[in-house]
Amino acid sequence: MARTRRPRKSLLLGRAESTRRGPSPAITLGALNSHLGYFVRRLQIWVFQDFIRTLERIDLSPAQYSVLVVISANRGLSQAELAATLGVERARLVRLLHRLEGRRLIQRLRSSADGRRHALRLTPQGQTLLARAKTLAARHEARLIGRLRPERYKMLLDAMRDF
Amino acid sequence: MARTRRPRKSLLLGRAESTRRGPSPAITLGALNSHLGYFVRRLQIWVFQDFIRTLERIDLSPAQYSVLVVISANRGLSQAELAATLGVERARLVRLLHRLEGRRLIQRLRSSADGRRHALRLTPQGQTLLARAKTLAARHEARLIGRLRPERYKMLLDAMRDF
DNA sequence: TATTGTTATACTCTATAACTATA
DNA sequence: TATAGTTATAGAGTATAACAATA
Repeated sequence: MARTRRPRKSLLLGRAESTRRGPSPAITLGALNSHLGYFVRRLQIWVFQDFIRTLERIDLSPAQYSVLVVISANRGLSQAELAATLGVERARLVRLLHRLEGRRLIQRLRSSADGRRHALRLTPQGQTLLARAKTLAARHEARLIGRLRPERYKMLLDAMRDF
Repeated sequence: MARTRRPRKSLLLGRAESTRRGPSPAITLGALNSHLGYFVRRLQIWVFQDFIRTLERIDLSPAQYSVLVVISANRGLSQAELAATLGVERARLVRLLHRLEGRRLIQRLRSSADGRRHALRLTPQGQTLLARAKTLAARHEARLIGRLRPERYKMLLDAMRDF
């Protein structure tokens, strides 16, 4: 089992110059330096790389983690609600949930009130794995705080959260 | 021509609750709320959506824009250097550059000093299109400043840039 | 008719391996 | 042998359309 998942390495918009080795010709990012999106993307890739590696040992992707978290916090919600909350296509959720169900982490129960809906919930194994994932995720978050410096971390979190 | 490119809509980690319509069952994001990565991703998607729409009218993706920008700022650089700077695989650059070359926006010149390398540069058409793209990009950036509020925009940019 | 879950298709992006031609 | 550019493949993510069952 334990599907081989590999961390993402690339940035759509560009990468930190520090990655270039040696003195070399010193390539510049040009106009990319005046795009907030470039830096947001860079930070996002960096954070996700660490998060992917963090959850790798329990064979969970960030997407799977977020699915478990939202199901756990909203026991019995439907696939359409989950899709809307996570911003993924209903169609994509199908395979995602299928795999989690195959690993006995979640259950899909036909709703008695509305025969079209599946009520989603974690199995006991799912709850156990999510608890483990949250412990790992907390360590990841602590790592971020250390690397970004606590003041900057807090500033970024406050600014983005309240946006 | 004008390939149909569609804006990305989904968020790996989740979406703003505000997206949910009506009072409804009020689904919560649970533990996602304590992850900086979740908010960074959310902001990144939001910024990129606007950027993608911005460049759509000149049939340019963010990746293509960043390629043109870096070539423009580093005339004559090699594909390997470009790949390292942008953090994309050398392999992926091939097709990307092939398309830009097909549209006569860039040129690949065999290096006389080292027969293995291709020296990259913009064609006059490429320079013209990039100039147009930069104008559009500046409007996009102005939109971000307005939506995020100038103080927050500056704070975020400073914090991420100097990280 | 509209919605839920599902299947299918097409395209993008990522990771990797292997090939060629040069060095 | 190492590097630059290339080709090919496999997997994940995204956008879309269409279908059956249910409302």
